[in-house]
Amino acid sequence: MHGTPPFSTRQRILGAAEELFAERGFAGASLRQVTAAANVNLAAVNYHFGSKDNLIEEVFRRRLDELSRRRLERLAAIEAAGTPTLEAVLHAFITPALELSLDRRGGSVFMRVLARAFAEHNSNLRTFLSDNYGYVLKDFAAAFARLLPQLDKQELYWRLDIAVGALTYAMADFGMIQRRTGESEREHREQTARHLIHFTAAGLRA
Amino acid sequence: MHGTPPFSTRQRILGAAEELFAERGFAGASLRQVTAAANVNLAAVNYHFGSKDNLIEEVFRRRLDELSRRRLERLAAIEAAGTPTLEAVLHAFITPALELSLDRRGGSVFMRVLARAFAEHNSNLRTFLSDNYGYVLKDFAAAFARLLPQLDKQELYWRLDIAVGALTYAMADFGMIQRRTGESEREHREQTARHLIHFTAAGLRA
DNA sequence: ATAGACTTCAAACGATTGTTTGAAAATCGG
DNA sequence: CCGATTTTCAAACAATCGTTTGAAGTCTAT
Repeated sequence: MHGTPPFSTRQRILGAAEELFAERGFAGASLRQVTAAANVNLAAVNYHFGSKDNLIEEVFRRRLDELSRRRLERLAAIEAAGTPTLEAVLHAFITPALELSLDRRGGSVFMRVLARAFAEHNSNLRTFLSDNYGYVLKDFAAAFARLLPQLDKQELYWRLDIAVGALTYAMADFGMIQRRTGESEREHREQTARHLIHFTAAGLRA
Repeated sequence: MHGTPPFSTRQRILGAAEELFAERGFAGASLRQVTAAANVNLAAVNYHFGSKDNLIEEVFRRRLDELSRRRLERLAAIEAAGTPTLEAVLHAFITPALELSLDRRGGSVFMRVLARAFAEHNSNLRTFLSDNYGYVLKDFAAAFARLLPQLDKQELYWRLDIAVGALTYAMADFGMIQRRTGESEREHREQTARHLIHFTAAGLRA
């Protein structure tokens, strides 16, 4: 009667969890809500992921592996091309996130989930992210250091910290600015990226 | 035997709720954890506040009423003094939050709670904040508009949106920068404010 | 001192939480 | 086709959730 669903149980759980975590938070979204949205049995979460905490980590892993790869690819391309600018490096960092949020196969809300991870003071989650994806920020920090040699280490870290905040907040769509009527999702995201790069580059250079 | 506690049941609930909401989120902190930390009976929350949702709103109201008042006071003082600068207006916005987070009578974690409110896509909470405290942002936006006449409305709103993100993120201490050993909490907060003003002013002017 | 209002308390309410169980169903390799 | 493995399922687990109850305690004002 019914054909095989286009996505595996695992994938559907991850997709539903991502959306509900973005909307209601990690504690706010229950496994029953997740499995209902994914159209799978409640026990499937513990069968495939072991626990809710593991599911949360897997939601991050699924997106961040590729996101990190793409960011570093673009960064390497810029460095290889010769003359990197602040704007180009920021572009390398932001564009993969922008593409992810436009991906039709889901991912449009993942940046919101990521921003929630910052809001959670949860140290387990933070060390998980830092241990597994900290090297990306490290590489970008090195690139910025080369472009801003007049700043000492302390000063650079302060500015990067603030820049990450601005990027996180804006990419998660936490702000008050709404998509204008008649403006496509893509256009809106590109506007966000454009303003973000302009603002952040000025702040880093100041 | 025991003396009267220095704070009323109401105040102790608000204080404990503030800390636990900052640490675990609104859904993550239970009323049993809150009342245990406040050393009051479980039923006291519903007696004094009616419901958990009302408690959450009251946690905001307690701080935001005074925070908003102080921000607008400082803004008015700057405008009255004659020649406002971008840095001065940012200072007027940030300093009251800085003072709040240094207040010995609690409040040191309220900015984290406030940042959580942004992460919550919860529309009830957002309309509550917008309805009750939106006029503060409106007044500041007008001040910025006067200082940045070369920017059209669209462009200004984009930049203010990004600026609010940077401020929210940094004042909530979401970043990776930790207080240095030997540095007092006050010194750390003042450093944060100083870098924040410098960065944001440049981004707004860019 | 006593009536009346306000506050606190232990206990319980039904609902929901993450997780586990063991059997049914589906899938796969030979 | 069959035995073995993997996956799904309904049901139940103890624990915790926000909220309500009615009695006990505390306070104030006459």
